[in-house]
Amino acid sequence: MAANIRASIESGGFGIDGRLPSEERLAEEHGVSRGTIRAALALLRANGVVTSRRGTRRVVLGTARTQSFEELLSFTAWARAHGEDPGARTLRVQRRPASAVERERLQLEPDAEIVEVRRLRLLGRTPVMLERTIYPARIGEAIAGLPAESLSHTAVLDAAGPVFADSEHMIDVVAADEIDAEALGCAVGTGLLREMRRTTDPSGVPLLWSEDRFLPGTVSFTVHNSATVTALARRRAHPEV
Amino acid sequence: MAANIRASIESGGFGIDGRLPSEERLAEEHGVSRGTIRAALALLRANGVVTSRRGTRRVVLGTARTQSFEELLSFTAWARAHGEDPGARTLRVQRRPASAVERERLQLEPDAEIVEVRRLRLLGRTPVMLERTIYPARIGEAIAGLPAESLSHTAVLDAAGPVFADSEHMIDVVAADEIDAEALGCAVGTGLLREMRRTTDPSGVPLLWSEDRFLPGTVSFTVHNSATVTALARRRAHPEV
DNA sequence: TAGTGGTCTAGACCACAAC
DNA sequence: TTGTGGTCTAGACCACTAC
Repeated sequence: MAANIRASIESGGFGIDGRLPSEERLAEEHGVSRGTIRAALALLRANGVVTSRRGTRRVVLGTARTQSFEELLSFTAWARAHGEDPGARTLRVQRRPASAVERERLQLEPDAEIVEVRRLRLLGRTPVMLERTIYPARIGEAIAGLPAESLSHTAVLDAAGPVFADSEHMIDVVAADEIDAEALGCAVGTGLLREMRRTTDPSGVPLLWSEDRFLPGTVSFTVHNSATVTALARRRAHPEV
Repeated sequence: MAANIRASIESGGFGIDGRLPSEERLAEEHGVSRGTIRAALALLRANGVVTSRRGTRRVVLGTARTQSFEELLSFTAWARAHGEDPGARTLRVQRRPASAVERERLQLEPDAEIVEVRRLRLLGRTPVMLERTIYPARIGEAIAGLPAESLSHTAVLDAAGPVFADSEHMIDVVAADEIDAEALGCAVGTGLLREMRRTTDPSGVPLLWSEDRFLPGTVSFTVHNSATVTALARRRAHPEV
């Protein structure tokens, strides 16, 4: 099975900069066809783990630097996966008619309602990010009744039914407004790292739209890309590397 | 051929939110095997153009939002592709021994030399970004002799031989230092959007390491990702969307 | 139950890199 | 020239969705 092959290659001691065996050889060793090996290698290449080039063996670039889809959706899941202690303080939950901009972001009809949630996110006791999320009312209902200290809204939604399939992220810098400044404890005008994203289900219907504003120096994003394919990861920022 | 199939689907009038024909049907229509169709669809899925889910037809998510590898490497290529007028002013070109950090970034031996280039990048007459790039001396030599107004160093390198295969990007916010402030015409401490990247050749050898600092509001990065794969794009920032 | 995409097989030929 | 990954074929069975 392709997934097993993938794992065996990923943890297999080929080392960084090492050359992998040929596809034919891998197929023999694992008792599968070359097509199966190629499916596994395609995933490794997409995640920046190995190179590929006609005429030469594949080379190991490094271990997987990307994160699961779940980790990119959920601050809680991401923090836990990295040994951090995620926290959340709900500042606002509101059900109301969608504005024109919001309707566009969620592809809603003119009279549609949304649920808006504003939460301060922490690592340990340190404020890190202010999150503003809007859901179509139908989706957001599962969220509206949660206690203010509850952590992963993503997990709640996941259990409620919706299937998260694709996300589109936009990353830039924005000056902190008064709301940001008060919640995050920074000065108005401080440059914050902003990530906006729309997440859709398998048929392309938006499930949520979120704008996260991170204090400088708390988080960075990494992306691997090649001529054919790329991948995204979110990381804690380190002093300098 | 898979590439043709891809193009025909991409420009084929299935519309946004439209369902694609089944793989078998597409194979018939184009006179190829299902495997070929799947190869083409895999690329479209990787770039966020279509969804895929077992049991249901594929759905069109939108037109390609990603850019070519070239556009992600070259500010000049990117700006031109978007109808902008790219400019550059070289502030510094220096050949010197690599520091410890620089050796790590380029995976160099202890006594290695580098070429460092610092350039102000413009769109029209407006300063947008300060770029600090280091190359292994062997690579950087092609750059060192160029006139200060020359635009695309990437194009020069490309013509000189090296093959750019993979890039690893890191995106965060950093406070402008005195050099940034003077070059970009902003205050010291202004939050700048920072992109650092290492670009390697097909065998994993680093060809360059670059740190770009963008004025706020000038550029943003977008990434599409799904459970299996993601993609990166750089865009001019628009007032609000 | 019928239709769909996901996985897999066992071949074939080609384009390119390295020797 | 040899070995490699890239592309393609013509099947097969399975897991899942929608009816």
